[in-house]
Amino acid sequence: MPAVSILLPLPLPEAFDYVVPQGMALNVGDIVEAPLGKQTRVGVVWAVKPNSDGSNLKPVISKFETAPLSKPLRDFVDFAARYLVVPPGQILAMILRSREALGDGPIERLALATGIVPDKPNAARDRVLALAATPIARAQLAKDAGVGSAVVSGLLKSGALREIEQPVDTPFQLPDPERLKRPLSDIQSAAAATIGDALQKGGYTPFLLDGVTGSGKTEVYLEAVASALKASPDGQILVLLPEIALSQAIVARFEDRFGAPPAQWHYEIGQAAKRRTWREVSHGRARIVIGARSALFLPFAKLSLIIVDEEHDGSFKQDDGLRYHARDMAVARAKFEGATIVLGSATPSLESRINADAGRYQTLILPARYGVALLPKIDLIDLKYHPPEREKWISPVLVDAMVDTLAQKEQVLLFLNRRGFAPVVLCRKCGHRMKSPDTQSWLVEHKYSNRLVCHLTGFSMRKPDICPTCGAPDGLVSVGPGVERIAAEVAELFPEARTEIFSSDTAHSPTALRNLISRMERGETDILIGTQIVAKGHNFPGLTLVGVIDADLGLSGGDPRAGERTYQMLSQVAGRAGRAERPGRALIQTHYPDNEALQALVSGDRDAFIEAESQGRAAMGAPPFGRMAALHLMAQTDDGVDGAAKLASDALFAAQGVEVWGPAPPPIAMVRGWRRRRFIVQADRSVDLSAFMAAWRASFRVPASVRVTIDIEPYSFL
DNA sequence: AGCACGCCGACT
DNA sequence: GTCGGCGTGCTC
Repeated sequence: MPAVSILLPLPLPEAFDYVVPQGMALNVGDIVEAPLGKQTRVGVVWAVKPNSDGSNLKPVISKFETAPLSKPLRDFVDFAARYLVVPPGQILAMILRSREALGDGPIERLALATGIVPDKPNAARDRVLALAATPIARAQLAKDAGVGSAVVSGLLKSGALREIEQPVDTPFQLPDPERLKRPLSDIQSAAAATIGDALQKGGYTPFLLDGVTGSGKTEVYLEAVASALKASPDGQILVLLPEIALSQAIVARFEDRFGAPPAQWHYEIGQAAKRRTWREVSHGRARIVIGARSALFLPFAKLSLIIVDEEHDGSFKQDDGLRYHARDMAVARAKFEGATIVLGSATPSLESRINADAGRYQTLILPARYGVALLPKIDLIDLKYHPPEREKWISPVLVDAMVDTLAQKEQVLLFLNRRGFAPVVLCRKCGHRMKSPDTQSWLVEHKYSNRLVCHLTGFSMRKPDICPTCGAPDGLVSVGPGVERIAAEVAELFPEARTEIFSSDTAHSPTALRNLISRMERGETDILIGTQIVAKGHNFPGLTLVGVIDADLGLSGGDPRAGERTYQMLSQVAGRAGRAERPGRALIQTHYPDNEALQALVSGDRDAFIEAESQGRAAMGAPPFGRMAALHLMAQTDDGVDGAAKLASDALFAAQGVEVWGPAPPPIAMVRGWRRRRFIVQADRSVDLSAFMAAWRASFRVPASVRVTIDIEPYSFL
């Protein structure tokens, strides 16, 4: 009797073998049910072993009549498991997330006119039969025709209507590549045509689409998608976006362009919609899918094009559960699928740039269109020479600029990437700092709610009147600025100005966000004080001055991408100022005016920054010039985590081109009672770092109470 | 991931 | 004397 290896969506080390029961034909990729201990689980046939004995194995229970997982997808699962150093079943679990998509799914019964004329025709019956020319639900039919359900039942009985069964999950409308074409610029057309050629030829072809804001990247995406639709009658297209919440506008543009809404995949669409998308994708019937990073794991029947928009965006890196970078995984998947992939960004990541420079990606550049705002004039304010007053944060130079701008009836944006009033509350008598009980991170004071808040866990408490350590009354002082404190300072300086705070605290709901933005757009706000949420994509026509309160946040620490992130954030924020007809200005307060990222901002020379940043990282062997990985340990007690760290440390072995740092407690040393320790591993590009991490992980055993996770190419160093 | 087995504390 | 806590190990 033949046997099969079945991969189960569980963290098991390998696929398990089962015997194929008489009369069941199984192929690689088939989705089946198999017994595991006392339970039955859904799994996927990973290998067929026709010559195996199999008599000592349990039998497969059943086979689902759904589309099998394609070979490129199975290869991708094996690759991702090996690369991310997780059991393959954990990757499969990502793919089988929508279990209800398997099997037959819900069915609804519809009535349809058969053409048989009833014995006693009348007006009511005629109306019903006319409406039932196309299939329609019985209740709906009676309601629409304005008759009781008895009329419908009668017609069904007489044979004038018949019942048909249809899956509730209706197919997605087919997109029409010829609908609503818009004229493109020559450069846009050329870029789209280059991508179109690659699609026509087929095979893995990666592109980096480097286009500044306003250069019309989306039009190029749309034409590339149109090319993909035309190049292959069954090819599917995946569009990955970083923040789906911000992208309903993009979904609408796809619908306009192709006359059909694309399939969507993200956590907000709900179970039923997910089931429908999963099923339609697996049968190859959903042609265009727009989704967040996890859409990468959808079971496409034939994927011909992947677009990763805003490829530099950090939210593509998932940091809980399975740790993966959706952009990097998308490139890998495109390789296995033999698909074209377009990584698009106004500020491409250094990773992608280096890949492009090395010839691994083909670069397409979209320059700014005529009349579209360029970066405003940017100047630094050296806080050493122009310090604010004591307990104040806005330099006199910035205050003067604000006065001028407000006098012109124009708007000001002050940027500070810190929520709340003050980032630290400490006792001036004993030095005690108010810390979060879970994370030991500082509690941030929020004046409006008069509470101390942990920004990591959401823990909050009333601000105590006396110091909890020494009991000194009035000893607690607020140190450092948050947006609320800047707002207070602005209110003192400009009592007449209409001022608003834009942070996740004030834009807590979509409506609140919408209102805030439209007040700013209509010029009903004079001074907007915002955290990084202002950096994303809003255009305010009356905004001509951007002030950055503290450019130095995030310029230190062990994060190799800190400089790049700061540069990107500041250039995005600065880019909010000014339009073509009204030039804008950005003033950046800093203690480090010589910093290369800041200098590059001032000179407007993006390439100079890239060059300096590349050299710096190359010298350090940091990504993308070297490889990096982290090994995290978590336990409920200090002894537990330190003991595990010792075990891991003792098991370490020397390897050519590999350096290991640690164990050390990360900046957030405790999360909800879990003590954390971390090793950082740096390796030459030539090293198979995944293999090293897997070998290391296999060489020590820790108690089950300790959690060990491996992060390949970590992005977060908290 | 579930689920059972197993060895130590407070209950009818 | 049991019921049940969750630490450890196994599932083809």
